[in-house]
Amino acid sequence: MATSTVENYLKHVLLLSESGETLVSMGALALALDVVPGTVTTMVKALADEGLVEHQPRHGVRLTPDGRRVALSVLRKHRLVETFLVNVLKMDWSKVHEEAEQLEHVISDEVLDRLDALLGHPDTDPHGDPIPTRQGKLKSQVYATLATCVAERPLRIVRILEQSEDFLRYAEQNGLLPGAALQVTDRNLMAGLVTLKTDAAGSIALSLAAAGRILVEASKAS
Amino acid sequence: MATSTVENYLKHVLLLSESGETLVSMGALALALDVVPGTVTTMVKALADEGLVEHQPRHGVRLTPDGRRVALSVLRKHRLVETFLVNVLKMDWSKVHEEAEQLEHVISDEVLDRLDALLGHPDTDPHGDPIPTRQGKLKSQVYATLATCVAERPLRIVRILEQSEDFLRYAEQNGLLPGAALQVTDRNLMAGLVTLKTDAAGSIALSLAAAGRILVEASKAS
DNA sequence: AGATTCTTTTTGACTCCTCAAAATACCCGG
DNA sequence: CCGGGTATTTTGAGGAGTCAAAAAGAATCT
Ligand SMILES: [Mn+2]
Ligand SMILES: [Mn+2]
Ligand SMILES: [Mn+2]
Ligand SMILES: [Mn+2]
Repeated sequence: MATSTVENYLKHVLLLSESGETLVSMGALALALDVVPGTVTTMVKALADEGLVEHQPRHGVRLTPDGRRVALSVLRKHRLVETFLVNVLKMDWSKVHEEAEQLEHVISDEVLDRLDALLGHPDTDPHGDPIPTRQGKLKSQVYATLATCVAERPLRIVRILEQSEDFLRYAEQNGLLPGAALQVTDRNLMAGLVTLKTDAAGSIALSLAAAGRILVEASKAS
Repeated sequence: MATSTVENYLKHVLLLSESGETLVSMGALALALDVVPGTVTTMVKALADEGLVEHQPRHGVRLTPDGRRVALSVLRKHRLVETFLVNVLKMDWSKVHEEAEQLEHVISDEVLDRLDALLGHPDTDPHGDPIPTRQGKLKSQVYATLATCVAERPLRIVRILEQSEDFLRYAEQNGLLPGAALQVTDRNLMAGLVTLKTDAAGSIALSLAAAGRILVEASKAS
C-alpha cells in the first residue's frame, strides 16, 4: 500500500536516525533522497497525517512505531536482496546497492522468505550491514572504526558504512571486505592519514574520513 | 526511461497482437490493463507521440519497431523471472505471474543476464510461454489445443495460455503441466465438454473454453 | 433509411510527487 | 539586542496517470 516514495522516505529516516540524532532534519533527508528541502517538508507532513512519522516543525522528524515497521521491512528487503545478488548471482558488491534500491519495493513477503531461506538466514549483508529480522529487530552494534581503534592490534573488518560504487570498488581491490584481517600500523592525525597492513594486500594508506567508514573489531584468537 | 506504466501498455499491445489481430483495440487494452477506455485512448496518444506505437484513431494500435523492442525486453524479463521463481525459489506456478508483473519493471539487464545463465538459458517459462531472446526474437509457434486436436492420439502439453491463479492451481492438481502426457478420449461439442486421460491423474473433463487454453503437440516416440 | 447499441474520444477533475522561488523562523556572533 | 546567514516552510505550478461522464462515431438491426 505504501508507495515506493513513501517507503524510501521512511527507510531513510530510519537510516539517518540510526547513525546520529533521533530527530532527522529536513535537510539531511533532502540530501539522502535527492530532492529539494521543500519537497521533504511537504511529504513529511503527508506522512505525519498518515501516522507514519512524528513531525516537530522546524526541528525534525522521527518514525512512529507504524513507520518504523514499514522502514524495517523495506530495509530487510534491501539487504536480503543485496545478499542474494552477491552470493547467488555473483554480482559485484559495488553495484548491488543500486539494484536493491528498486527491488526493495517490489519483493513480496513470500519471495522474501524464500530468498532468506535460500541464503541460509544471513544476519548481515555483503557490506556487513545487519539485516532486520522478520520480527523487526535490528541489531545495530557499536564498533570502532579504523580511524578510532587501537593501533598495532590484529583486527577484523565487520562492516563498511558506505554504498558509493567507487569507494566499494576501491575497497575490494585492496582486500578491505568484511571478514578481512588487518591492523593499523600508523595514524597521523596531522596529515589525516591512516596506514594499514592487511593480510591479503599488504600496506595501504587511507584518509581519516575513509577510515572512519570502516568498522572493525578485535580479532578473536586465530 | 520508460515508466512501468508505459512498459505495461507496450507489453500488452504485444501480447494482444500475438494472439489475434495485428491491430489492438482500445477496449481490449483497457480490459487487459484494468483501466477505463478513456485512459487508454489518452495514453495511446502519448505513446504515439513518443514513437512507440502507431495509432489509427477509431481502429486500434500497433507497435512501432521501437515499441516492440521495449515490449520484448519487458516480456523477456517477465518470463525469466517467472522461471526463476518456480525453478529456483520453488514457488507455486500459479502465483508467479503476479510477482513477475512487478519485478519485470525493475530488473536490470545485468541481473537479467545472470538470471538467464543461472537458469541455463531456458527458452520457455513454467507455463510453456516462449522467452524472447536477448536479441528480441520471439518464437511463437502455432499449436493445436485440447479443443481442436485429433482425439485418441498420444499428446504432450506444451503450453498453458492462462495466468489466472485459480485455473493454474486446478491444472496443476490434475497434472496438466507442460510436458505432461495425455490423450483426448472424447469431445462432445453439444455439451461443450472434452474428456481426457492423463498418464498421471487419470480421467478428467474440461469445458471447451478451458481446453482451448491448453496447447498440445503429438507425442514423439516414447 | 432510421433508430438503437457499442466503442472510442473528449473534457474536466483529481492524486501523487516534484521543483523554483519567495516568505518565514531560527541561531549565532558582535 | 540586532543583523546576517542558514534551515525550513509556504506558495504556485507542472508532469504522469487515472476516472466519471458527456460527446462523437460506427456498426447493427428492423
Ligand atoms: Mn528504494
Ligand atoms: Mn548494504
Ligand atoms: Mn507489469
Ligand atoms: Mn508465464
